[in-house]
Amino acid sequence: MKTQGQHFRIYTPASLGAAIRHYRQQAGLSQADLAERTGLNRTYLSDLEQGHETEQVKRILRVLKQLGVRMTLEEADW
Amino acid sequence: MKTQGQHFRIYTPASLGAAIRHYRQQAGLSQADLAERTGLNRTYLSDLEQGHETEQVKRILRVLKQLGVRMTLEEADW
DNA sequence: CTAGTGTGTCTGAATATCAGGGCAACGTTA
DNA sequence: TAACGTTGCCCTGATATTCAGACACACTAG
Repeated sequence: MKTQGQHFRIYTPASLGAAIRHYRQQAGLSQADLAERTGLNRTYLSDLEQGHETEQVKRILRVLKQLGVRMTLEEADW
Repeated sequence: MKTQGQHFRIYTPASLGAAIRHYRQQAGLSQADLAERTGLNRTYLSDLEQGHETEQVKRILRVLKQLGVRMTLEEADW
């Protein structure tokens, strides 16, 4: 029944964070909920959603950009 | 003139690495070339392509999986 | 054979990151 | 008002990661 969810193009840590926040809220989860489900720290998720500039993400995105590749996030509906 | 390149679904650090390697080779670049262009260390790229299990990438993929979101890489042809 | 290229891997030092605990601010609800 | 849920943010110690530089191996070209 294809809700045909939107998709996000990821260019920066900030857009990655915004997308994650979107999907988390869409799932009706709090940061604490998601932290528990993933075994991660809530502070980490907070930072992640805010696009807290992490070197690793920036590095990977830099590589992809250099290669002319774009990253996309979309609902999986496996 | 759509070369209609293939796309990659990223589930693990290994699949991310494989995709990056694919695009790098397609671009006709050596690891050293890409390292120079991105300002990164060649060793890092080597590890990245091999899917060297990095906690950070795994964490992010874990979050996305938990949210039912999939990551895709594809040629940008901006 | 020799030189050059591409890649994997090792080391140690320098950085970056994460978890855990806590607190403040805000909005909502009773 | 008080209680609660949610989120941003700070701190600290423990970990994970990245870098530089070097070396070995495989492969190819000359």
